[in-house]
Amino acid sequence: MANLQDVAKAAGVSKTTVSRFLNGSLDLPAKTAEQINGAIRTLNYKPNPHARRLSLGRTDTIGLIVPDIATPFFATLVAAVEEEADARGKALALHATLNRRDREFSYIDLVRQGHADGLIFITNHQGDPALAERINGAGPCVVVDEDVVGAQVPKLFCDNYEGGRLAGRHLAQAGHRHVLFIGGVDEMISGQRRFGGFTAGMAEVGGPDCVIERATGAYTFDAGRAAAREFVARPRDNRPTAIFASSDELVIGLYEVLRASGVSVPEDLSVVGFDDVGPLHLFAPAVTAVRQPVRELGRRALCLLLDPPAPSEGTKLPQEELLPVTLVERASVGPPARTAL
Amino acid sequence: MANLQDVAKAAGVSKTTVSRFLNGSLDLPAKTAEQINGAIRTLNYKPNPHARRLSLGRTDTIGLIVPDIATPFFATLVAAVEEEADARGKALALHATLNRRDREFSYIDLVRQGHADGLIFITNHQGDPALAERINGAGPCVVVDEDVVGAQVPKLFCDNYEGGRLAGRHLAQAGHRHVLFIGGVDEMISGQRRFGGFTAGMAEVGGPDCVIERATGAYTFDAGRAAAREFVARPRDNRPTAIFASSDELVIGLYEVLRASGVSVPEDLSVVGFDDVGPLHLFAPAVTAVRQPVRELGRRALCLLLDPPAPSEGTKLPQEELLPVTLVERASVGPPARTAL
DNA sequence: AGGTCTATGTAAACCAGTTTACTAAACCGA
DNA sequence: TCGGTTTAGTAAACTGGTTTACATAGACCT
Repeated sequence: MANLQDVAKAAGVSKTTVSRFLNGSLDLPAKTAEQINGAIRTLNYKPNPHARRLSLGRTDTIGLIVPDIATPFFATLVAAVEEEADARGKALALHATLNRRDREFSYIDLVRQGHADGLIFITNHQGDPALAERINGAGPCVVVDEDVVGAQVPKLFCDNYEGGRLAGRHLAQAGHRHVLFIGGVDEMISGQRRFGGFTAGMAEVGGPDCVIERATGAYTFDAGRAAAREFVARPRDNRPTAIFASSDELVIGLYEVLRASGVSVPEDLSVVGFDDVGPLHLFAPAVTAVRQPVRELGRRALCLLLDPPAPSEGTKLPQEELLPVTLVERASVGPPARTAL
Repeated sequence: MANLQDVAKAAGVSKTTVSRFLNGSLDLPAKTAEQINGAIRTLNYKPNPHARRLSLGRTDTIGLIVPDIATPFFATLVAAVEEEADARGKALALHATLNRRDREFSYIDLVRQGHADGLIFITNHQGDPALAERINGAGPCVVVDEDVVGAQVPKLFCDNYEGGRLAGRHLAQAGHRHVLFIGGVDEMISGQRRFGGFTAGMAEVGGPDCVIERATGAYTFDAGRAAAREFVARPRDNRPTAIFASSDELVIGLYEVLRASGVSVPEDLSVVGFDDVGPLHLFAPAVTAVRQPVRELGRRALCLLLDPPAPSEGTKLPQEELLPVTLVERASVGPPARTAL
């Protein structure tokens, strides 16, 4: 591979001249410029990125830390970040934590160790002061999708409260007064907010006497299955008439067990989902769900990282940004079943 | 950040000593070793990766080029590659081509430009001599999932022919003799092989008189929808009784339109899918499909790249490796419908 | 006593850029 | 023709590691 020196020699100038010319810190007469450009073309010169990074002290790489890449939600998010990164000439270093705290911790050091200029950090964990502290010492970072309480960095979420509220109002409007909320480990802010919005939405439409049960659990297939099995095991006259499953995975696990148990949706039970990234419209029946703007979440995350909002006076960090959600009505919600009391 | 020089000073030795000690090219007495380790700890020294890469002339990064990250198939593949890369201490530079030829071309240069040590290249395109040539000049590379004819590099596919054969035998065993194959642009080897295996499998079980139609098209939702609309538009007495849709996306597009058109599966029409990465078991009805070993594909791809098989005599490049597929039987295949002739 | 071997290290070159500080020559006005 | 300002560059230091080739001290041998 040709290097700067070779180009300089071929063009009959010094390597400083070539470097400064290429970086725009030196204007050259047309003749010299053409000599340099010619040399670059004939030698097929490409700057060595590592020499460049060593010299400049930056990496033009951003680290993207997600719990898992294979789930539709994160896959879509990663795709959106990659697209935006590519458009801005940044490379992407992708890392999956598989929700293991030790991996989260070690990947946070990516910036300090010089592997990346900034971090987009996504966790599925409950909050943890040690994690927040680590993030605060990590260098440029944004926290996306799930809050890390105490992290003093820009944060970007979808409007979980409003999403819960939309689901609550929708179920209450369909006549439900006894419902089950699945998901959201207590310490996960997204779950708290979805649940908070959900109870608020139910109350707005259904009045104060609604009964809202809650099955906490992570956003996993298994938690969905477990909640469904618990539901199925209950006596028919004491079941909720609708379930709000607060992630795609929960819906899928739930659907699996409901189908296997012969519970028909929406005749026996109404279901509302959350995320709406997977092909929920093809399930039987098509799932009514709150849709997260996942691609926008990814795009915006990179913007927040690269062009951090100026901390104007009056606003104090962490600045939190909420992206709007929408309710997509399909076929999994109907009026409450009459229980054979 | 502390650098080697700082560590050396703190330990009272030269930076050569520290470097060689850390890289194992110098044995030191316990006392000196402890001084160095102590200095590293107290200074929290981390080697600068760019200096390291510049000096060593390698990047410890591998480039992963996929058509799209957000689809379940590629997302799962990416996750598997990332996992294996992490286990081997390699970083991953992820790039999506969106099936655009110019992007494919420019990302192939990643190695030559020094951004990566090797490439895992995946395209959804039909073959193209120019692409093959570019790959041949690209440096270490493996081609995965879809063939690029003429590329002289290790190749890794799932056993598309056997997958098609399994689907063909299965449908023929269910009694079908007039079937439709969807997918596979002519120039895509995977489609050719799936189709070849499919016709062979049908013939093995159903004899030589089977009628096999083919709707070519890319592996997209839209191609699935288009094929389904064509199917629905045909007179009932001249329709195939089963469809083999050769990707998840095709199945999804197909199902969408079939459902909207009131065609019931498997009563009116049997369906077999391919890939089986998405939650096909929750569709209505659950889709019988040929399952690709996607994670294994990703893992193995990285192995082939980092530990290329020694070209033993007699075997000539490109060495092609096939991973086995399985048929997952669910509810979308039944006996052929009696057409109201 | 002199030679050799081993253990313990080191100086300096090298990777390929960027950047600071500087200069030689040309040009321009008075 | 002197002084000042552009123009068109450049030498050398710097980023932080790795590596080659060499040095020194002490032990051991004869």
